[in-house]
Amino acid sequence: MARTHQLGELQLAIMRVLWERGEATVAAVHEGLERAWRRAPTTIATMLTKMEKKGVVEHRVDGRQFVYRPTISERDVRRSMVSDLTRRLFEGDAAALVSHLIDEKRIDAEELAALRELIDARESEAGEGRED
Amino acid sequence: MARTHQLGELQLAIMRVLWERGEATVAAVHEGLERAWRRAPTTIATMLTKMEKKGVVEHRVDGRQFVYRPTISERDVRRSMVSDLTRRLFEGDAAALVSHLIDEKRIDAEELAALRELIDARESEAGEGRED
DNA sequence: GCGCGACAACTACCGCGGTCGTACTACTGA
DNA sequence: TCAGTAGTACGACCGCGGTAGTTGTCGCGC
Repeated sequence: MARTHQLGELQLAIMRVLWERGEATVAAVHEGLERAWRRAPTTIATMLTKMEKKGVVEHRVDGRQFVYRPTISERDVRRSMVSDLTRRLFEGDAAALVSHLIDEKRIDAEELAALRELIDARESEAGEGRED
Repeated sequence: MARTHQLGELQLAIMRVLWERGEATVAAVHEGLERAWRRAPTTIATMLTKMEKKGVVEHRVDGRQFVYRPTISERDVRRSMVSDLTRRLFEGDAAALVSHLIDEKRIDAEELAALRELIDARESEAGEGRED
């Protein structure tokens, strides 16, 4: 299995349905997609096949239907894709990415405060039990 | 001109050379790429042609050579690509992306401190001259 | 004046995300 | 039994990033 999971937009939309529901048939995925993402049902089926070959979903058979479920978590995908972007745009420097976000004012005052608390928490925690 | 600029890895490598030098011939770009990115010179030429069609570079003619220069800044690209990723993975919530990064421990203690200063600076600045 | 080298242009491919139409198949209800 | 239907399998195609070989052309040095 590939260590890194880069997914396209439709693939992500499909994964979101799967993460939400745990598992779903092709029809259920199709139904579960927001209107904006509705495609021909065969498109969804094709994507799921491709995604299974890629290893990000798997299926079991239930009567005549395939029931798909994700093999990777949303967190896995975020990790992969964020770290890929960080590598590509910031030479792997995650702090530079954060600094970019703050500079770009994509984060409002309230969120800033919440983030500082997150930093505080992380810092104090770093003082004691170091793992990993 | 497209509002958003998604670039592939080779394209980014080429842009980096261009940003560094201001402008460069195909040969110079090829020469300027790190060993890991060295491809056939025609590959670079092809990419530059495609990139020009896309509007991220333009060229002038100098004798028999084309001299390319970027039409967008590294910051533009970062903005586009980061906000695209934020939209795709975090429903556009930039703070959620930062929180993800902190959670994933991709940021060490020293960087954390630096970030808190950035937050402080941004917060105090937000108090007065609000623009945008 | 002519050939050669430097360049750009053009053409061709591969893989992959995305998008479907069509073919096939197996169940099901009349 | 047989047609209709529900559902997957398969193949086609587009656009784009990436990769490069081949062709055409222009100018320079001999």
